Amino acid sequence: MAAYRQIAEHGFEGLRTRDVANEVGVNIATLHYYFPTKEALIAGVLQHAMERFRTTLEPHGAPQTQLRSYLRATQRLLRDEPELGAVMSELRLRSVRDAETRRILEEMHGFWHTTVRGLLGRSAEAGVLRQGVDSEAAASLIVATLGSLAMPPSDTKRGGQALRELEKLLLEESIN
Amino acid sequence: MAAYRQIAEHGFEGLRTRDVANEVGVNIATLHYYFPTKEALIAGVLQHAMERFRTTLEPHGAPQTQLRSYLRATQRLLRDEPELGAVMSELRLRSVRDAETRRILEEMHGFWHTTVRGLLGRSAEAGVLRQGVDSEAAASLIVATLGSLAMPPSDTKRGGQALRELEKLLLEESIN
Amino acid sequence: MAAYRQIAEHGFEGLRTRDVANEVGVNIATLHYYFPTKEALIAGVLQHAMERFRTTLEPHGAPQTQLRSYLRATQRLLRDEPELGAVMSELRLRSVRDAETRRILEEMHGFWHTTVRGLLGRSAEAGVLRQGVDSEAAASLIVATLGSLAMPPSDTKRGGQALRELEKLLLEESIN
Amino acid sequence: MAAYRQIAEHGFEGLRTRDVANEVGVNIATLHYYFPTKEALIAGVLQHAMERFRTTLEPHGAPQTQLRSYLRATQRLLRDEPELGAVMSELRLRSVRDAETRRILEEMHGFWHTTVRGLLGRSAEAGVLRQGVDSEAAASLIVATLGSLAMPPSDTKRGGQALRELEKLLLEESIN
DNA sequence: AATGAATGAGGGTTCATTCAT
DNA sequence: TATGAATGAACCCTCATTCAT
Repeated sequence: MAAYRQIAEHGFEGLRTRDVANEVGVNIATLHYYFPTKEALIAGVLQHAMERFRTTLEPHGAPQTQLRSYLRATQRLLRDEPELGAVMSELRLRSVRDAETRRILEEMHGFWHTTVRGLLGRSAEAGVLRQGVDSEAAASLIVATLGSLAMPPSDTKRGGQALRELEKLLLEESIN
Repeated sequence: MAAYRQIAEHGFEGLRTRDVANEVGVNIATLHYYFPTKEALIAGVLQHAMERFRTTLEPHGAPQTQLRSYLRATQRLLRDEPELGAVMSELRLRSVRDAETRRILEEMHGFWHTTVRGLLGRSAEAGVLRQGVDSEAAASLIVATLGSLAMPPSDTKRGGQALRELEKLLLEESIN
Repeated sequence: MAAYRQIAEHGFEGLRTRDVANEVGVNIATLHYYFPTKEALIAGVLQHAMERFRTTLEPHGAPQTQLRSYLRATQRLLRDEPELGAVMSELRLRSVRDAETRRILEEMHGFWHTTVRGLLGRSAEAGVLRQGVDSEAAASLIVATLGSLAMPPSDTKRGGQALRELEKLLLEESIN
Repeated sequence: MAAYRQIAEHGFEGLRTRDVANEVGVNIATLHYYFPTKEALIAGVLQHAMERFRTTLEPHGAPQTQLRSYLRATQRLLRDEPELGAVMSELRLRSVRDAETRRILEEMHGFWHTTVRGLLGRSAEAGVLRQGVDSEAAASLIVATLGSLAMPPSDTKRGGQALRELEKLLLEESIN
């Protein structure tokens, strides 16, 4: 459903079923025929957005290559489809109040985290990871940064973890 | 105006002037007397939120100490006042559509970036920064990560910069 | 058409062609194929309801026996088919606004009244009717009471007639 | 609230908040200011209708006089305010599906029944009631007939009681 | 004879805003 | 300053009906 452009353009706050129907060129009632409720429409948008991210993973090559290409692909995706970033922001925000959205978004984050951690772990075994880097923490950092590219709302725990790792990476002394 | 709790709780989408007036205990008409329009009310909220961040900078001590305490203070602020993070998310999102909000937010981000870059530069001069770290890029990374704590709707350019730096930090080979 | 159960259950106010179609297990379009309009569907229901009442008359035996069995049969019908009573209420109410419904209902009432009056008259001739009872007025009373079983929206004229007869029956002095 | 004329004219099925507002000459939003919901509006109508019936009781004079004047007053009320009868029908019908409406209507019927039975009882003591009339059953008959003047939906038990009493009154032989 | 898809015309309700007091 | 009352503009959703297949 390409009518998620409306969300990218006006946000959930400005999402009007009438406008969506108009953009698609059908009657509102027709829209309701496919999405009985506004909630259902949003669910459709959510599905569509998630779908876009499933394309960024290429499961072949050395782990560091995979990791790099994964990050790059995501970056490219968000650059080429700016709507996607906008929609993700909206969804993230919505997730604060809507349990179902939150569930799906967290599921995706979990998947990202696991994947990245795995790649980092295998990179370490291959000896290409900087000494002393904790793949758990680093994965958090990466996912957080990835998140900062495409959207918001703060997971305080992992965020803190990421911040500390950041310091450690940048500043030589690490009394902490 | 403590009626920005409403935004923290229900978001801009759920912001109802009536509810704000009720929470304060006055008539809607009275609220409109002070904030002639909903836009004006939101502007008030924006001001209030910005105010909260001005407290995190302590301009004394070694640069690396300042940097660290800055990051920690921000982190603490967001932990202790979760509403602030929520409101920031909403504002960030709103900034996509609203020029004035965007202006103020970008102004703040610029200020953060400049400040952090300065501290990193002076850290480098003091020889406490890891070899080869570019203070410009690193500042971007930090601000982005900071942003990911208080949630943002993607700044693609700076975000990309940050991602590249990230790789460089983590993976020894950096053919890029 | 057994889909007049919907009316018994939800009333005309709650009658939805879609629900009727669903209950029958066909598509709405199919329903419209048989009943081009909602009005037509209701007409069908009206026919069906009228049909049910035609069974209560048994034209043999002494007049008082016939009368009694007539009243009893009607009572039994309404007891055994509560839906019928419900639908009758709805129809009665509808008749206030809809001329065709009113015509059919009044036709039925007229038929009842004539029948009952005839039976009463022949009862009087047979000397089994209480002295001074006017078969016209009494017929009204009976039909009204019968109506109160299957519920009506007031026929002021006949109703008044019935009430006066009632007083006369109950109170000995009848100065009126 | 005289906007219950709409119900008298179009029934609950045809009750449109917009029409009511128009008839009163105010904006729909204004109507919603006083009656937050359509349900509330109907409740208001119910109250108003009940009010109209409280005027028919004159508590002085001999019981048979009171009874007679009571019946006459009700009859007159319904004749002079045909809207009232129409609204009562609608309410009666609505009571089948709506518990609150049912409660209030039954309360009123109970009150009528009690009152009439009391008057009949005292008439009997005064020796002005026809021999063998049971005030309980007669009260049922009267209330039912009263009901048939102003509205519908059949209380099968009391209705049956009334019917039997009817026969007894009209036909001398009462083998039953 | 039957159906999935589409539609127009509302219907109840909400909300920021205004006005008279 | 403060408020109760009023309003216009929308918004989501429903429903009988039609149309192409």
